[in-house]
Amino acid sequence: MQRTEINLDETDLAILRLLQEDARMTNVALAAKLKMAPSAMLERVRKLEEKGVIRGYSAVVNPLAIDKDLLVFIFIKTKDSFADDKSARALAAIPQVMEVHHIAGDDCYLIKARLSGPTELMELKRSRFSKISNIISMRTTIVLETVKESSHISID
Amino acid sequence: MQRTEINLDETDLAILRLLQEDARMTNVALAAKLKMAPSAMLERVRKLEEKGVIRGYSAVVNPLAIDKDLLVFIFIKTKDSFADDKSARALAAIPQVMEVHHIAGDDCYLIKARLSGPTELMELKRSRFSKISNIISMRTTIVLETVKESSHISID
DNA sequence: ACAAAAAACAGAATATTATTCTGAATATGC
DNA sequence: GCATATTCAGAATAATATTCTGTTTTTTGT
Repeated sequence: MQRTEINLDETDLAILRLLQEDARMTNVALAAKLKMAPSAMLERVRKLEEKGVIRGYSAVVNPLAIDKDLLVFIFIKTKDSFADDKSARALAAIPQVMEVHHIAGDDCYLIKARLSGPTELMELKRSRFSKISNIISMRTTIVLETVKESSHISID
Repeated sequence: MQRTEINLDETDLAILRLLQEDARMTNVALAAKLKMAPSAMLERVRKLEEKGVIRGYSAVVNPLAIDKDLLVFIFIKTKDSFADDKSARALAAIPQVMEVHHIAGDDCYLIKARLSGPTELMELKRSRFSKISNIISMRTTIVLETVKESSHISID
């Protein structure tokens, strides 16, 4: 199966940069910035969406405003190397879990979760993590302060 | 200094949920979903922005489409416990660095970076990290596969 | 290099949406 | 309970999104 060819030019990259900065920028504003007609811009943006270059658009919410004070990273060592897809999916299904990465090293996962506080963390461990069978060990790291947190990818 | 009171009702939370899902949803669609007039909705969204509950809006870009294949987490141990704000800011200033967290443990930072490949990682280490004086040790963890990666905060 | 095909684009027309304003309804403070 | 502030809806208008058409530019095959 041949994936649809993705070839982005400078204009596309500029669009991505601008929409990463402000996804709610109007199409005309976007077109004006790049000196194009709105109709042409719309066509490009749609293609970027169709090709899956743009996955979606998201509001960035201040976690403190909704009482999600606690950010944690959890390292999980598992028994099986590849047969643990179920575990990974089980972790990914937890709403408070924002990221699940399979990392290099002996069958490790790194997960990032945002919670209201230590109580919710303990509840989560009891109700969800305990059900995953092939976990060998788990190390929880608590974030004291976030200096930078951006979902923007640097686009050269 | 007293921070402006933030009190969000169920409607606000619903708005946040919807805008996290699709930040480019039109104001009328948003209003329709929550059975409100567009003008009232606009007023609420603006207040959420003013109060800093909504930090902004961002397009979610597929990293593979722009040749950012390598995701890494780097643990950094530093000498000083608090005097290393400069280091943290130096790290945060690197475009490829998406997150910088001060984590619990002996003066540790956890940073997340997205890069084109191992070559860029080495270049970064040589050109940027080497200039930070109070680094004691550094451990780089490479992500093999990302099962879940979302910037959405679960809103109860 | 050349013609054919495809893609990208601009301009105009129309549909839809954003925004503002005003007054009513609702909640809040004292 | 009254005054004040907040939230909201409806209507009018400004701005934007979207579609369509034809042109220009780029790509492709030979």
